[in-house]
Amino acid sequence: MPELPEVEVSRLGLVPHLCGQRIVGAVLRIARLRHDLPPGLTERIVGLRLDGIVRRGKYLLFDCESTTGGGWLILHLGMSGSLRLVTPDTPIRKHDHVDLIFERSVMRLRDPRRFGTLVWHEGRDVGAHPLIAVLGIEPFAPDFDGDWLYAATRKRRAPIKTVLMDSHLVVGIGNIYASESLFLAGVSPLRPASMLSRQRCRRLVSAIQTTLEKSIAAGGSTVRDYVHSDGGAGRFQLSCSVYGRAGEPCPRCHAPVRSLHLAGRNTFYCPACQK
DNA sequence: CGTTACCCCTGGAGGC
DNA sequence: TGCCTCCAGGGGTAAC
Repeated sequence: MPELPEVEVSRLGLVPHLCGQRIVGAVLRIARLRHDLPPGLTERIVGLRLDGIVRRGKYLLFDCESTTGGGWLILHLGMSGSLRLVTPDTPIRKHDHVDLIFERSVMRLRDPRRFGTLVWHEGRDVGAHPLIAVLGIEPFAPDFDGDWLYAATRKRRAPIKTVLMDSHLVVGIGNIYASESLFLAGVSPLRPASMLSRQRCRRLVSAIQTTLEKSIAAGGSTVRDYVHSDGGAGRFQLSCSVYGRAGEPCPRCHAPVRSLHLAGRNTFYCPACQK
């Protein structure tokens, strides 16, 4: 379900409701998601105050007094994870795996496919955690511009779409936004990354940032609903140009949108507009 | 080193 | 109605 915008929208929805509160309990209903849930996690985090929530790529990092003897909860929603704010008497549904109980709120993690992650990092430097240390540049980082992408792709012969989705290079661009950004930039997903000109790299970075910003803004307008509902509101794919639209007319030139598989992932593009 | 196939897991959609 | 196959917004690993 979540790409960077959904994760960011979740973060924006959680921050005003949770930050500043102390953790008073936790319920772990299964032993592991992608990784083992930390043994003894509840005992470790009870009493700690949530000082902030940071997004890094598609990870949410919960700052639990990390600068004064605490640490970080590292959360990834995988393909099917979602977070909701509930009350203590909200019925548990299937796949509701974890509750983090705060003084005045309960944050509930649901993840049917269990590709998500919840681990603990002791101490202040969460960037040193192996899951975080390997991550690439943030798409909104000041350094992430056309020149950066150009330099980073000179030896990459794989299709640009596959390269954009490599989180060791740049984080947060999932399968939907890769297709959407390439469409906006007029770049074929099949083009070998090393064959992009500097000019095209500039256009592509702008398109990535525009696409992500727009979708965060779209979700952001319904932040409260997003985190308080089943996650149905504020979903970006309502306004996709090409993703999921194989056979439909391209919104720019009306040629049929085509789909193909790249590195095992469904890819949508307009053969007429994207070169 | 870069790249791809495959795997983790459940549920929904569509064919028969 | 039921059973089957395929597909899904992520990412790690093994193997080429």
